[in-house]
Amino acid sequence: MLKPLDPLLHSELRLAIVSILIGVEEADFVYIRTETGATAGNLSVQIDKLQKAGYIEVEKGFRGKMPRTVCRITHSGREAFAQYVETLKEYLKM
Amino acid sequence: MLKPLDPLLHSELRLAIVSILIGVEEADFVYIRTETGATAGNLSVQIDKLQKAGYIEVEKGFRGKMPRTVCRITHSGREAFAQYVETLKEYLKM
DNA sequence: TAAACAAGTTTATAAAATAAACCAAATATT
DNA sequence: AATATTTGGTTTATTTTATAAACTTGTTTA
Repeated sequence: MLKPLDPLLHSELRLAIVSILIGVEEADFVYIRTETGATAGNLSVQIDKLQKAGYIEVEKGFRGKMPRTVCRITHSGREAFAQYVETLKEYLKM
Repeated sequence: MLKPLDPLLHSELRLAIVSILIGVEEADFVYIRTETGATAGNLSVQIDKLQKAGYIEVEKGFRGKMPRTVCRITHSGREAFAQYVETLKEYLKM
């Protein structure tokens, strides 16, 4: 019997966000937006969900005078991602 | 920029169905149901979607006197699955 | 100084997933 | 022999989720 997939990660945009953050020290809203091609609204919502789940850390500050939202993956997020990949491998027969 | 994931396959239950069918000649409704743990209603709906997309073939007949729904993956379904796996690998950094 | 732009957030809408209710036929129960 | 239960589903309703549209706040630029 296949294990359930973490619903928080099994979402195209949220998975893309985490996937980006896994590879870098940190990334800001604008960068993630251009990398994913998401609308600002959708991205804002999904970042919120990941943060509330404790998968990412979000720091809202300013770069000069413009607002800047920086995201980082957390330890818990990294673990959840690793677990998600393991589970998914069974679905993908890998 | 990450490619979009086939929304038909990027669904836990539909992915599970296709994953099962990839490995076997054919499988019936009851088997898929016990393997996935899905409710009959949900399974019925998702099988329908996969069939309408041409990813699977569905044959409704009888085994003895009881109805029996047999599913098989199609060539197109196999291709879509392979493509989905390739795309997903980029998200999973593999 | 008003128009356009940047970086988001909030709210509304569309689409999905899921569950609940239902159906028809078969088998088991009293 | 009637009735209850189970099997194998489908249909419809509800909930959840994803997405987009509209709005906000402050900033440049014309």
